[in-house]
Amino acid sequence: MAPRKDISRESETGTLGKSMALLELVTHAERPMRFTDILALAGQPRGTLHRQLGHLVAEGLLEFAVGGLYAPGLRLLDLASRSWAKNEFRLIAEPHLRHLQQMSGETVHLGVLRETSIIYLDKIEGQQSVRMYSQIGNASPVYCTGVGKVALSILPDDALEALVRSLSFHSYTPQTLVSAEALLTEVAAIRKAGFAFDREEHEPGIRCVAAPIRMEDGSFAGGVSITGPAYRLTLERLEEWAAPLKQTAECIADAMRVRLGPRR
Amino acid sequence: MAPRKDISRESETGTLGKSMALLELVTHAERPMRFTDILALAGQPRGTLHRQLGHLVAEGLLEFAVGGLYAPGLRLLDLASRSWAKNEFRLIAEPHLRHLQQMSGETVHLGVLRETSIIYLDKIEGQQSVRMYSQIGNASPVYCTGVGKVALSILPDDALEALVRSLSFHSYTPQTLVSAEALLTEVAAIRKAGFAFDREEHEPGIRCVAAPIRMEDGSFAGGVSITGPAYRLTLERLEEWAAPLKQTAECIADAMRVRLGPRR
DNA sequence: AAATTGAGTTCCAAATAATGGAAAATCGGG
DNA sequence: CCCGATTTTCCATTATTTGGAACTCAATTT
Repeated sequence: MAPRKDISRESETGTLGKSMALLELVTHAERPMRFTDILALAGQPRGTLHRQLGHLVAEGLLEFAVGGLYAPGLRLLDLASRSWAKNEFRLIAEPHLRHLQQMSGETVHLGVLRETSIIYLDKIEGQQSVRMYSQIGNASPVYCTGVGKVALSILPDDALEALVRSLSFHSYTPQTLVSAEALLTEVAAIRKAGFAFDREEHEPGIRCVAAPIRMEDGSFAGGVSITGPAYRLTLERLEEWAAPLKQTAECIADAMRVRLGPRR
Repeated sequence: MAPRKDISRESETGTLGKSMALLELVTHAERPMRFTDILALAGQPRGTLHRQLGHLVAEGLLEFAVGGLYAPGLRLLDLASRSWAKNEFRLIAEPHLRHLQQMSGETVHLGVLRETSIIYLDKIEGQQSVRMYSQIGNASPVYCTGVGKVALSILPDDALEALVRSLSFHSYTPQTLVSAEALLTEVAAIRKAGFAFDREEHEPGIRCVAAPIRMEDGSFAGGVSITGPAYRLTLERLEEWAAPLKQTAECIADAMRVRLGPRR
């Protein structure tokens, strides 16, 4: 009923690709940008750039504030909010995340691998509500987060190799793994253990333990983690959660298979 | 230094516009869609549609799941998360929202008017964390939310008239205002009072009180609100918060002027 | 087993939209 | 009120998109 070819990394995305590159540029900037700032970075002729920005503004993807400043548009929020709310993987995982949160009392994350980053799909906190969006949706490095490392650990060797070679490492903390070799060694260890630690590798004072969620067809790679402050969470304590975490991850994978398999 | 013409509703957005319409179509759907489903709704020839979808997938704006199903892509989350995190208006308002939350103990919302909807930019809850994204970023109707109605109340007459005439009303609850006339009457009353109630007009059992945040140049319209369950919040109780709410809204507006005025 | 149906994918000449260099309009400050 | 910096408009050229039809593949029917 449904033929499937290799759609992936093929060819160009034409005009859309150019627009998205521009959108990304503005969205990644620290602050709203002036036309000239963008011109310098975008490497396109004035006329072209001006029209492209005009289109992005007209579509609500960018905002054109007083003073001639371009900033990310709010339509992005609406689009994202909708896609998040209906994301099947997240919906399936949610009750399991809640369960983990209650068991541990700490913050639980759900993330998936996209390109060379981890995107957090959900986050369940214990106490005070506080900032959420600041994590959900965030693209974080694979090589220094628990979820990232477990995601790597379930990739086939060739994909893992290719991905790791393409990374550029940044030393967020003294513990961050900053070489392909160190990372590959760590991944080998994680494959054996079936779970990973984040030993304050991304943020000082923050530790976590993570387990992979794997589909045998390799159609996707993600993970769950339990995160908290180092003063409260020793590695021993985290390790106690490894077993239930692995089990929960397996439950989520099972639930996915049920959902995706039969009823398509 | 910065010329400013009326950029608005002018002309087309060419190829980008078509792509966005398609993205919106898939994002608004209840569930992932098959090619044929989209074909029926998009009103475009097969070949064209196929290439456009391919581009959207290649850009990560859509996902192409097994079984040939198209679903919203995760890149949207990343883009939105970034734009939210840096949104100046939200950053400025946040401490004030927190203050309101503490004063009332109830949930506080911040929203702005975009086109004919309210987009929630932030939400601060009292107790249990629970779902956040399910509100932030959501586009909600103007005519039956506190923030929506106060936003309308600060529009110039002609803009108000035009916007209200273009609305299509849906009766969410028995209390929902479902005619342009009723809404305009309500707005007139809100203009006098300087604040608005939501008397279970959007969700049964949910009330709120809202105040407008206004820039005299009309460059934007938004508001703050305090929301909670009807059994706990009588209109009298809500009215007690009207004064501090109005004051806070004014503080936010002042802070905006400081930020936008001098330092551009 | 062969034929048919329904769904998705590919192709390419014609139509449309994007490009980009340069000129014109506009703002802010001295 | 004029100057220099910045943004916006213009339009002939060029590149991309368009869309009808043909093709592929898998599942269902004859």
